Amino acid sequence: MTEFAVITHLFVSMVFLERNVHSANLVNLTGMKITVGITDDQSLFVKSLTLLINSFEHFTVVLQATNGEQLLEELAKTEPKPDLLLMDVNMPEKDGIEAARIIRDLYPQCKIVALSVRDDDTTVINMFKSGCSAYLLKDVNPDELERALNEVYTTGLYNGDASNINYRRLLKSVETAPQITDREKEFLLLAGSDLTYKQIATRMHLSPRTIDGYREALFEKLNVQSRVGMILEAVRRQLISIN
Amino acid sequence: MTEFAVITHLFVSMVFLERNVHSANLVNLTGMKITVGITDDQSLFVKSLTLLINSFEHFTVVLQATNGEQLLEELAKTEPKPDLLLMDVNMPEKDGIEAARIIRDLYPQCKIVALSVRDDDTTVINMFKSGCSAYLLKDVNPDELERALNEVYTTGLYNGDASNINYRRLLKSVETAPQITDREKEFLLLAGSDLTYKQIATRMHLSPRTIDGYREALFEKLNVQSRVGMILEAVRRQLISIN
DNA sequence: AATAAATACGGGTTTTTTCCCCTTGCCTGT
DNA sequence: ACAGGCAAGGGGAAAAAACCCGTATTTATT
Repeated sequence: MTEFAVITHLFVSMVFLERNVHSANLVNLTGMKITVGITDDQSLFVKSLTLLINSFEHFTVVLQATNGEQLLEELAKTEPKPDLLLMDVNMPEKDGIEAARIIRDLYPQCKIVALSVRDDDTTVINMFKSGCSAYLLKDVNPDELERALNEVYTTGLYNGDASNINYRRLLKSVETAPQITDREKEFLLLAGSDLTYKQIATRMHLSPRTIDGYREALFEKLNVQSRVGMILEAVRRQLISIN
Repeated sequence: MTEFAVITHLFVSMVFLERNVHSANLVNLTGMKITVGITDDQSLFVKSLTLLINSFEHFTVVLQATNGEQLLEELAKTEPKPDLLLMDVNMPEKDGIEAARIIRDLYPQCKIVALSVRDDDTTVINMFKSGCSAYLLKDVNPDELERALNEVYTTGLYNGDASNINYRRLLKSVETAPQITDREKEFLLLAGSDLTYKQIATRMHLSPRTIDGYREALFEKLNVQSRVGMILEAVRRQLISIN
């Protein structure tokens, strides 16, 4: 999916939002339940959410996993494939973004609904780029979750409302957000530890001056003035994680 | 609760663990359900966990909240008080540790079961100090959760098993863990932002030298060599949070 | 073919951090 | 009453981080 397609997608989303178009419930005409897979690193959440979704009129949970890797394994042996995949963004082993990308290519019939604690612009963008159809925050109420699942199944898209993701702000940040490169992420990973830049240079087989270049670029891109600020901002944007 | 009492508590826990004593199910002799309150910052988790716990034979959820402040409000108007309170440790407004302390004093009849993503020694210790009766990780399976709730209700204590908190390691860390003072935490809060020590000194109305003293003390206590390391370790130990 | 962006490197300067060494007073628990 | 922890302050020096000035090559996009 290109950058342009994402923006288009979001524009379409906004139009839906503004016209207040709510598709009629086309589900359950056949009496068949819509099948759902759940992936989250907290197994207790997976299991309790399963009960909640099974309590929805048209839905049944057919797959559970606690990380991206496991999700792909389960997905391979699940037949037929689930209609919807509800997945957490930050998981160990294989995170939501990677997993979504693979699923989009392998099983395009499965619509992906991202579920996250964090209303972080770049993460949302990355999830949409990786092929997810909706992005919900974990503080949605069950009613809205059900509405979202319904709408993603019928229209292939869901926008949330004022209480959820702010697509307008998002769209703005897509245009202005600078990209962080792979090499910069490698650097960030090492910068987010108890090492000096000189030590980082050695580990990356680079000169200290090159490292300083990355630092400078990232200060600019993340809009910070110190290494501590850089690391904290990187953690907030899910570029790295503490551990 | 004194440090000694905590250690004693943990010792008792370990003895229970080692003897593999499982109390007979004394619950439900009267046919009454055990009442449970749930607090977690993710409302979706609260609502789905409610379904799970209501599906347990002897339990019924009578209170829901999404932060410590709200929990206390709800608790004030709930009558009779819930037998058990399942609560997250890290929440906005009022975190699990503060909330637990207040509840222990105001409503000692409510047994507190802490629920957290993080197996962090000092946090576990602090929760026990604040009066919680059990500490479960969020990756417990429903069976173990039910067993834990039963055991806390009947014996006032639960230890988890190998898959959960490692009490042996915990006990060791209680003995060796240095205490971080309030003033040091204040400093950490500011150090965990895009400020220089000089700026922090101004904000805390202290001389830069004094700030340097805090820095030095914390490097020692947290066993790190740099400001970045200090902040990351502080985040890991839940002394501060990124935001 | 040209522009842009990512990658890599160099020298020099200033500011900040880190690391030693130190004193004083105040409060709390034993 | 006194030990120990805490708050507050300090000098001097070395190391690291941050901020300037640049250059060159490759790769992708237009």
